[in-house]
Amino acid sequence: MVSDGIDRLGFLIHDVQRLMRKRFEARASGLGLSSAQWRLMVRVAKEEGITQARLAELLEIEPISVSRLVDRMEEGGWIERRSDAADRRVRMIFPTAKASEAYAEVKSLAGEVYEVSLTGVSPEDRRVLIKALEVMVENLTDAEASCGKIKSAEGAAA
Amino acid sequence: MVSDGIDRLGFLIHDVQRLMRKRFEARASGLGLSSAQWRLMVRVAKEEGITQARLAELLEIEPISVSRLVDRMEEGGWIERRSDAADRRVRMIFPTAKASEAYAEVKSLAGEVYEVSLTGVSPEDRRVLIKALEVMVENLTDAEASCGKIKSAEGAAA
DNA sequence: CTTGAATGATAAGCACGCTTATTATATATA
DNA sequence: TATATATAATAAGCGTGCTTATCATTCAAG
Repeated sequence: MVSDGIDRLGFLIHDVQRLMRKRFEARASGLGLSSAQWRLMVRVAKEEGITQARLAELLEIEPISVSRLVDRMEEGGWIERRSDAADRRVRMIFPTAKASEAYAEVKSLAGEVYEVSLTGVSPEDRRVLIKALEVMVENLTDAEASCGKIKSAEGAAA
Repeated sequence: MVSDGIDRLGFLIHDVQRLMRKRFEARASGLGLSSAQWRLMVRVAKEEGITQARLAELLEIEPISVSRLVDRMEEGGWIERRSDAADRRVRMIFPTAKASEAYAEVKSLAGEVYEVSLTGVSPEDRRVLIKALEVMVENLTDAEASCGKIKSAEGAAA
């Protein structure tokens, strides 16, 4: 019970997430891009003109958080807000040329962080790790839904 | 390269951490204890009278972050600051009776979150998961050390 | 058409991390 | 002893998440 390490699962996940973010940001700091901004940029690259509300759904953060993240990314010259002629409430988000140019570089940078962190983990164990993490996301998403606010239930098609 | 899921490792870790923290805090909110506060409380329970500087080392956060976390935990009645007669710079941290009473309950609450998240993951795969996470923490800690500030290099004996 | 609910975005203020800088105290050295 | 450095804690201000509340706009009902 104590020796199996499960009781440290939360601490381990927390530490890995913190260290990966830290390392990513140390490498990407030259570009001025945080990991939160990178996550958003990936979505915008996949779907140019996406709305902030949709980004909030996909990133599973609150619309207000998207709003402020987009503020800083607009200031940083990564994305551009455009109004939607059909619905004047909506702001559509587009990547700038700067973002498109940096995309491949940042992606490979993220890949490097993954490789460093997985050094010494066999391909077999990597598959188990990824699968376990996927199951955990599902379990925790279900648990959340069954205990209150039943959200859209979709939007998890990363 | 795309199908192995490694390229989503960062997103997965991020999501799992976020969902676990969210779920834990939903359960612990009745107590008014956040996950950051819980992490600190575990350390204080293990070593009563621990200094803030030592907490910063163990939690791997900055001393100023400990200072403000401790501020809020003192307000919440979880811990108590006492001066060290031998070194007047130092504030020693002690759990309150309230903290000691809640400890077992919160610990089992954390355990529940782990069980929910690991539903459907075999004991074998759980071991692989934990081991992989431990290796990742090591790899990322080494990487950090070899790329700049070589910290104390110990203090990771959770 | 008009009222009312839902939706997209934002504001205000908080928690918890950070960097950088300051204060008080302790310790090492000239 | 006097000065310099190191250490413990804190302050100020920022990034990224949150909750709760507000504004503008759209859509649905009457």
